[in-house]
Amino acid sequence: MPTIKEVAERAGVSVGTVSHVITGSVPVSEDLRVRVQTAIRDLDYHPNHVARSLKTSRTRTLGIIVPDMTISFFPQIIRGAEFAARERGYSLIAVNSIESAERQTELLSLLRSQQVEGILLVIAAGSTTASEMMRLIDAGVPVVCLDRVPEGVPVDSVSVENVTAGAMGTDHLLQMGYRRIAIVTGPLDLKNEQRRLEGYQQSLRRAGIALDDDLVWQGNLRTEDLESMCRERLSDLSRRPDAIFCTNGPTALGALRAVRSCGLSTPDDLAFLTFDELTVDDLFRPAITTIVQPAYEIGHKASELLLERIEQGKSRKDVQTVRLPAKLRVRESTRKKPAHDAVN
Amino acid sequence: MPTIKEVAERAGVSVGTVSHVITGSVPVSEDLRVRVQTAIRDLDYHPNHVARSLKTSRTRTLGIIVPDMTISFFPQIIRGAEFAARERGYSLIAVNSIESAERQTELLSLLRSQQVEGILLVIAAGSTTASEMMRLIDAGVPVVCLDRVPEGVPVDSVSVENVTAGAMGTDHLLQMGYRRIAIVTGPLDLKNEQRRLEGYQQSLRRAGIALDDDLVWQGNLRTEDLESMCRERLSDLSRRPDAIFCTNGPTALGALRAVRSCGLSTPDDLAFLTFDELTVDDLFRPAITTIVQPAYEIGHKASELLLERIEQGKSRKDVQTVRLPAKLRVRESTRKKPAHDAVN
DNA sequence: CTGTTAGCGCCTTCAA
DNA sequence: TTGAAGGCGCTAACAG
Repeated sequence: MPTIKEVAERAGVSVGTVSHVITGSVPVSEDLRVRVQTAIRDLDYHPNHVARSLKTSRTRTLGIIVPDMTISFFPQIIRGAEFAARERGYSLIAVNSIESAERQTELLSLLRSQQVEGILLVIAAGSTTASEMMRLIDAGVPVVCLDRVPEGVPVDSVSVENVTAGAMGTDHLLQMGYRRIAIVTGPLDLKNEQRRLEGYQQSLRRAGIALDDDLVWQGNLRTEDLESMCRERLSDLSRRPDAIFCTNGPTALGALRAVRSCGLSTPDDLAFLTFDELTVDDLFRPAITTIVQPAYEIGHKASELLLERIEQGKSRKDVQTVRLPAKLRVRESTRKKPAHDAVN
Repeated sequence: MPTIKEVAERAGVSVGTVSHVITGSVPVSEDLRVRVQTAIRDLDYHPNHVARSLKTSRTRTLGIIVPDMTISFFPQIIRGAEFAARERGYSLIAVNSIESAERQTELLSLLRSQQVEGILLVIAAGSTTASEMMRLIDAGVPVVCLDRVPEGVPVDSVSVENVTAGAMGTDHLLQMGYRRIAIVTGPLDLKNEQRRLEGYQQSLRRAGIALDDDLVWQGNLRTEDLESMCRERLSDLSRRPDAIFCTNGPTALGALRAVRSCGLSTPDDLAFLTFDELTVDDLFRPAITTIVQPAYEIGHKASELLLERIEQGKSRKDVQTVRLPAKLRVRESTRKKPAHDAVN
């Protein structure tokens, strides 16, 4: 790889002049500029960002940690974040924590070592993040949490309006005539899951329906576990719900498999509603009514927030909390409950 | 951020000693090592990779460019590549070219500026890559192409066994009793698509079936375009195929929509087979028989190849070409053709 | 407008 | 086993 010095020699100027034409910070005469640019092209010269960063102590790089980019929600977030970063001349390093707290700690350290100027973080499910996050913040590393927001840490965050979305889903089911609505959640130490459950409860309360603990099926994020749990629950005929509301994708897949392996189908035997799309396209059956999160926008907005923090320096002390609305995409799985069934 | 100097001061040793305990390259007495490590922890010190890289001219970082990480095939590749890199102490920067040649050029330049030690590249569909790739290779940047392999460039590559996979799919359709098999492809300047078509042709030839140009439906990667093309083709009753074989996911989605909007269904009216999974789970209908590419393995293997190149220096001059086998996942959309239909 | 030069933080001889 | 010092490639004063 050629260096700035070689470019300078070839163009017959000093390194300073080359630097000036590259950064554009200082005016350079037409003549020299052309010579420098020619030399750059001839040599296929690419400025060494590493050296530049060392000098300027600016990398113009952000990091983003997601649990698992093979879950379609996250790539969308990353794309949004990448785009926003790019708009401001930053690049983005994306890494997977595979839902592991240790890995997340490593990655945080790695990103800091790489001198990223800020970090977008979707915290791993099992991680006790509070103290770690405080260390980050105390160290002055700009951080924005996405999707999952940690408890009791004064950090910027962007996520969906979970309570509203939870209520929206439940309202929809009620409106379609369902009354015994089971909610299948992931681990409730994830605040998101809690909030969605809250929305569900609010909606039922508003409708004057008694909350039934028997209809809150708490699980985890492992599809297989959820399937067996739901199968067990569903096999108890007397207590079977008439609708199932899942608070996330992996959970929903488990629940839906359970529904099928119990010989049931949706919407004939029960209605089905979930957060997050389960298929790439709605031509597949059963077509599942879904609460769609604005994933791209979440990433984009988070990136913007982070860049604001970075460029405004440590001046802003207030914590920003952005909540974006979800959308309900109605499909067959929640069609109106037939009247004669409603008598049950 | 504390520097190595501050650590040295706090530990009461010289920076050299601190460096020695960090890198482990030179033995340090128990006593001093402990003092240094304590200081590192107290200060929450993270070695500055930027400075280290400048000195050692090694970043232990790879770059990967994919067209679009929201297409589920690519995150799997990235995960595989990331894992292999991590196994050898490297990290991975993943970026999207959004199928744009210009963007790809920018990203290549960006990655080089960031001093990645090697690049994994899934070339963008429209890009005239040859000369650009040659420049890269001439510059001594280790490169491995994944999935899509450029023509006439001596570069390592890892992809699926396209011809075999194409033949495998066609064989399966033949075996299930289908004879008028249309193949729906993306742009044929993508070698992958060509090869899959080749496999299809081989299979038909082996079966003694005449090739029919009318059954080769060349399209692009835009689902909408494919839908209208297929709709038009399907509406000509007399020439309607009894099976459709799609060579990639976006194409398949278009074709499948067309099938439906023509009032047809699979497998009742025609069989349907495609490269790449269309749904997250096979509980959705129609359940589509799929040729599944070993995406994770492709990424993993490519990463290994690249690291080999990097660590063996420029010594190895041979071009490595790895082809991994695809798997056929049989589902309903290609069930055996009823005998009375076969008379047609 | 152009050239010269001092570091950025770290690693690596080299000498002690 | 430890410390001192040079320099990686670049930018940003500063001097001319």
